[in-house]
Amino acid sequence: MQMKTIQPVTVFQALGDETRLRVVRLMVVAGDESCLCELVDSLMEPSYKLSRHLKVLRQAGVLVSRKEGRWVYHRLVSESPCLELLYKMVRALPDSQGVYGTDLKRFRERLRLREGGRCQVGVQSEALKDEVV
Amino acid sequence: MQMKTIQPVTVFQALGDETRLRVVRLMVVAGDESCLCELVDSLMEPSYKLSRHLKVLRQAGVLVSRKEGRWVYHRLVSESPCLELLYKMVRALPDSQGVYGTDLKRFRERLRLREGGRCQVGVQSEALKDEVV
DNA sequence: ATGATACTTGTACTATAGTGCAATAATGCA
DNA sequence: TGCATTATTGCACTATAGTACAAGTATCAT
Repeated sequence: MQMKTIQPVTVFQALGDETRLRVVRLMVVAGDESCLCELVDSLMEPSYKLSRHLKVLRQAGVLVSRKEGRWVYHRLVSESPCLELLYKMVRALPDSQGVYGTDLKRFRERLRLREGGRCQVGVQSEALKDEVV
Repeated sequence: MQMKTIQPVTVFQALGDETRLRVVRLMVVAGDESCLCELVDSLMEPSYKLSRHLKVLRQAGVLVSRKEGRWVYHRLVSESPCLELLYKMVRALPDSQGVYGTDLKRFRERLRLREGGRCQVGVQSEALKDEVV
């Protein structure tokens, strides 16, 4: 599932979306892996949307995903000098609207719900729970 | 014409195109400014196409343009720590297809046509000259 | 087995980006 | 002034990306 060589254009395209950049920034700064529901609660975006964006990041080789039970944990790929430089740049990006800061704050709070370092719950934000009525 | 704050997403979008990345890579590695016709001869792409791509890079705040007679010289913006990190990453990108290398080679040859450090001629590649018949 | 939970994806829709041709500035030279 | 040269842009066309809803898959608990 790993890419042989990174495709520079694809990587930049992957970062060229507000939602995806929020994900990458969050993971760069937090330095932790995350499952989908934690990202949903951190970014306050619907799961189907984030799931698609995570797929784009994965296909670009920026992210790898690991399934553990019902949860899928995502983390940044850190085996490439180029990507490391990219993350360094992402970490240095200004947070003019405070969005990245808010995402991080919510993420850190959400991490407190883990038990034994593992996520045990689903989406907490009422408005974003899949209303399977 | 300078941007107050850089818009991260816009910058990544600007780099997320093959042609524009070739331009940026060329300028990062060559470390020189360039006019449109020099870029046309280096990348072997039509001038109207490159002109549009240069505009995108300019609007993203990655590039500034300076008019001098009939020529317009373009150079990378280097007043931002973020952009410097980005250039460092671009410089480290693999050149798997050898495209960047070929662009650079042609660019260096093209620079020899300058006199007094200034471009004095237009597009040299016959196939790309605007056929104003 | 049944149902709940965590996540993914088929489909349809809309908006935007990239391209090529042709026309249009803008500048300098004879 | 007229014309060649350097560069930009209006327009039409096509392809692709992002979104939302709803349906689907995979896993676990009871």
